[in-house]
Amino acid sequence: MENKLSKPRVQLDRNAWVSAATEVLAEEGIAGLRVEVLAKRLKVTKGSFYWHFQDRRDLLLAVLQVWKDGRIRDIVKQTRAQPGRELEQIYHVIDVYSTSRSRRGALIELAVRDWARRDPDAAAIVAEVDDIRLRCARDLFLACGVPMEEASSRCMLLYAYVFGISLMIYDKFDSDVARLKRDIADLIAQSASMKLKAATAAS
Amino acid sequence: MENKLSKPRVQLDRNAWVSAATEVLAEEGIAGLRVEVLAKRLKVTKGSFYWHFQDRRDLLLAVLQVWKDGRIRDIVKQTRAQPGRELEQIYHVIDVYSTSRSRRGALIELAVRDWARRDPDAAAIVAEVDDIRLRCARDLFLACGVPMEEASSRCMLLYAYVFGISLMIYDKFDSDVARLKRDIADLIAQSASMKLKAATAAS
DNA sequence: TGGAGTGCATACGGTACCGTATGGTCACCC
DNA sequence: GGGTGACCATACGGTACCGTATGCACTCCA
Repeated sequence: MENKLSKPRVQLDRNAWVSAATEVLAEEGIAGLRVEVLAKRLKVTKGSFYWHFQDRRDLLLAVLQVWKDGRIRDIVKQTRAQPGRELEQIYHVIDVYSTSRSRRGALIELAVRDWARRDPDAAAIVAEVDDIRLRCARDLFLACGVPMEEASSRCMLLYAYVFGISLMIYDKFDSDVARLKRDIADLIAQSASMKLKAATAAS
Repeated sequence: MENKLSKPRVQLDRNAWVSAATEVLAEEGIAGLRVEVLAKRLKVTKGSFYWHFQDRRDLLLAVLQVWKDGRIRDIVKQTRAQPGRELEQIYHVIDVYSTSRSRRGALIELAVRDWARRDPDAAAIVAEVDDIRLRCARDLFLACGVPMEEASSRCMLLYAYVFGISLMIYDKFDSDVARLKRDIADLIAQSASMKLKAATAAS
């Protein structure tokens, strides 16, 4: 039984590496995620790293896996609405991604997607996450009474917007960013097919 | 003179280096844009590079400048509409960015924006380009009779969408991507404030 | 108490870069 | 035809990595 106790300790160490790696990924991007840099940050040498991981790629795949699992967990949590409150939930999803509150999450998101442009493994993970996200968000629109095709369009627009806005630098453009984002959320969420519901929820 | 055939001596200038650098930037990102890699691609050694440029950063700033100038030229060209055809022009702008036709331009766009996340000089260029783009696009909406604040929201949504969509991997989600993109363009472009115009232009 | 395994340090060879120093090779022009 | 400058090759020192080999301390248990 002692053997069983010492085993989760190894797992925790791997997790510590993956956590630190995710942090570096957010700050420096995939290209800045180097073994020796990471080791220095954790105040060990790479001798430790190569004990826990076969090579750099082993770590990268672990980072991808953890990211994927976390995203999927978040998606189901954020798109599970109480019946009748689906529209509120749509606004909540937009808000969670597009506000600066989750700056760190957005940075990781961008880093992973940049990574996916040149790595098939990362691309496969992103494809999986995107598919789940889109389907969950579409279900929310469908529950609001929006027709299938429009629901598809709106949820696609939703996610393209939240990712795209984090790529832009628009400080000089408009002084009232809060109003801007609120209005954009309305454009994405409010369909003619659910005008009544929208009117009540927006006030 | 006997050398003329065997040695088609082509001399490189700064522009040749900047063009090749932009190509590498699109393919490999800013981190993959190395001096020696570039030299190998141009079939010279870095001795040539350091004759034309002071250092790597000198090249990078030149790439940024050329990119900025090209973008601004494109913006004014794409947002200059004949009076009364502004709505068509809005659809054209959406189309130019979001279709796979200009895949190369989108890749450069993403690479520059990824670069801008960690480099203040790149960030300043992106901020400048974004500001011009947003103002030009907003003018199009204003010319369509859309009120100021709604015009701001819609043009911001427009660009966030076109950049964001190029980050996503959505093959599995919907079989009719063409219809999807058309519907999304309608969501972005069509305001209640210009329903009449929209109805005539959409058909 | 002495093996056995765990977790990390140290040292090493190899690669891919950066930037400099220096030399060579043309073209061109008095 | 010798000088001058543009353009590029070669060679070098230095840094930052990767992955491997090996040693060292520490724990756990027979």
